[in-house]
Amino acid sequence: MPASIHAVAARAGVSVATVSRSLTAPRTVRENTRARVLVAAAELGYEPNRAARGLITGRTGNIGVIAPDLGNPYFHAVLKGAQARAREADYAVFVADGQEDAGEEEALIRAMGKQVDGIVLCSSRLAPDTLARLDPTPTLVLLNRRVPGRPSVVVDSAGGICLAVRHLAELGHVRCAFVAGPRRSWSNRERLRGLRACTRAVGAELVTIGPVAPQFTSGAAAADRVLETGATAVLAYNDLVAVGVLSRLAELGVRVPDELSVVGFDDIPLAAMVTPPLTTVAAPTELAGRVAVEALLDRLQDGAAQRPAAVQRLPTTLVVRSSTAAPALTRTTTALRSA
Amino acid sequence: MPASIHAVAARAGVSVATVSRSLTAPRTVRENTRARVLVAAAELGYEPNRAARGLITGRTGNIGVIAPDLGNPYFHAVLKGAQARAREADYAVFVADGQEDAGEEEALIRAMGKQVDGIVLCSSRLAPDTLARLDPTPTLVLLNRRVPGRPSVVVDSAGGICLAVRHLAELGHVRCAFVAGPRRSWSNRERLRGLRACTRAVGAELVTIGPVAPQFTSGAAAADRVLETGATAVLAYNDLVAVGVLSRLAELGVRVPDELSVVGFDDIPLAAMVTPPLTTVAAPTELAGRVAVEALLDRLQDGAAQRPAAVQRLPTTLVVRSSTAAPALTRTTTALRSA
DNA sequence: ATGAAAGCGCTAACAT
DNA sequence: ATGTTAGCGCTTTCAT
Repeated sequence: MPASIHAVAARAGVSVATVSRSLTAPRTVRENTRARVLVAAAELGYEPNRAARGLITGRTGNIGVIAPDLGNPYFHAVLKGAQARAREADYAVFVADGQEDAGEEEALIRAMGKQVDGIVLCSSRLAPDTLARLDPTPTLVLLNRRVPGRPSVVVDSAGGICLAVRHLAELGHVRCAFVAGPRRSWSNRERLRGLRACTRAVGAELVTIGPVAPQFTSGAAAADRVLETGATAVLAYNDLVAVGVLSRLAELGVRVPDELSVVGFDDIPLAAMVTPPLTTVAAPTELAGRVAVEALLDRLQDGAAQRPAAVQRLPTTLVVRSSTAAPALTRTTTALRSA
Repeated sequence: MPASIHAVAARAGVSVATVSRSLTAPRTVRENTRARVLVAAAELGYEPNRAARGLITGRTGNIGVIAPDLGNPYFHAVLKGAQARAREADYAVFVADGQEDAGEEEALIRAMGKQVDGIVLCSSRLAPDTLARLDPTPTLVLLNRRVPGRPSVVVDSAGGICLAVRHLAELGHVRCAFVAGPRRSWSNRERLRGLRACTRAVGAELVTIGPVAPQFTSGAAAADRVLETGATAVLAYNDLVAVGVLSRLAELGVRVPDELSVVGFDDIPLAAMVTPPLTTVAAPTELAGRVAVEALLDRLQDGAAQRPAAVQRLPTTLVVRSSTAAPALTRTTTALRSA
């Protein structure tokens, strides 16, 4: 039986109201009495009952994180960052798995909504208008998604992929393939946009394949089609797809990077574990989780509803490992011959 | 402003008590009135306020899952399974990250304890006696850990690794290396135990290396030492370590499985993504998460405290992929020569 | 600056 | 079978 506010009040020789104030509005109580209260609370190991507090304040002290698939490694770092930031602010974190399904996701938001003050919605599968007309409570922060009127934090996909294209161009690649992600994915559209602009700028050719599901198996299946394009380098929607490509290429005996350069996106831990280690665009994933929670916390302040919903764009960097190199001479020769 | 129980009562023309009973103890109310209440509730979109309910019942409707490291892939499937089962029972799931630190883990249990009815503690880093003397509330279920008096669910490590040893023996390996995990890990001790018994049974030699941290980099670092042992096959504490070994071997130009067979443990998704795909002992990870929550739910029933704390052992299977094969002729020749 | 008292929304005795 | 009522532990007026 944990100590209640009454026990603390009795021990400190004050009323319960004073105890409450000492904890939630320190300035409204005399330094001296507050100290007495704090001592009593500490001695009793008192912790305010959150349910009781929430009943009055209407706040739960919880936030939720919803991902389309808890099995996706991209999400793990996000969760880690979110969890860390939430804990600093003394918030607890609920997680749930939308199972890649818009209906389930919406149900989850409703169910979870009762028990949290706000939700970080990662790579939502919801349609824009559904997203736009969801209840104002709980407060929503979108990750890697932009919807008018909703605060969100996104990773600079277009800029990141441009870094990769320039890297490839410098190595001498003039024909690149892109294995596209889900058509309805905001991130995918951004990457494609960056890709088009940047390949044009460096004078390289771009051929796209897909869309495919953002998974290992999709990458493996796409590899053959990549080969058919005659591209000397391939960029994948994300690392999972890139690793799938890598795996299939190994099976086919196509050497990476000698015969084909491969670039991923995200820089999940897996990227460094495969052979050859993957060159990839690093998204600050854990930071993204932190920033999203930060934005949520900010949004939870009184009067935040007036302020416009901000969009925060996080920078990406290129991590060059061993899956990219200059195009093979044989390919170059072929190209010259056909010219 | 969501509808309260009073609104529902008014609309259905009954008292709040009847509404409460209709929802929590259907049999105690007449079929007819209950139907009226349910209709009224539905029309108002009424959902009981959990905080208010919890204030009385002393239950939160939440459960917690604590892992040593949210970044460890093993844990993701566990979380997924746990989350799914919890949702079925209308429980919400809190997650937290112990940061591989016993002190942090204990603090987390205390902090989280106030807001959940029970906690699934995954691969706890806590000392046995700390674990044994923790408060009875919240209810704890241990995953991959056994402590007297605490319910737990474990994976059959010893049996699983024995499957792997037999597989290796059948291929003709007579000298195997084991890259051991953390000395204080219960799973590691189990694997070692199974390994000793089983290598003896099949007449193979065993040389152990480590202990090492259960991570990719540790595996990479251990690879050189594995080579020195002259073993023709290596079993790793888990897949992460095995993949590290694989990576370093590729760097060294040692061909797998031709020159060295490699076996992992867990069968995380990564195992199927590397080249060559990893032969590994598959632990039913997602199931483990489900079963742990199941056990927790069971433990939460009234009167469960009387029943003895059960230990559930989940079976493991061997997944043969392409990282194992018969020892190379050259090695065999060497062995014969020295005989 | 502090205390008394009124609830927040709900469940569980206790009545009827 | 249903209604009345007393809190659960806390915050927040409103007094003092």
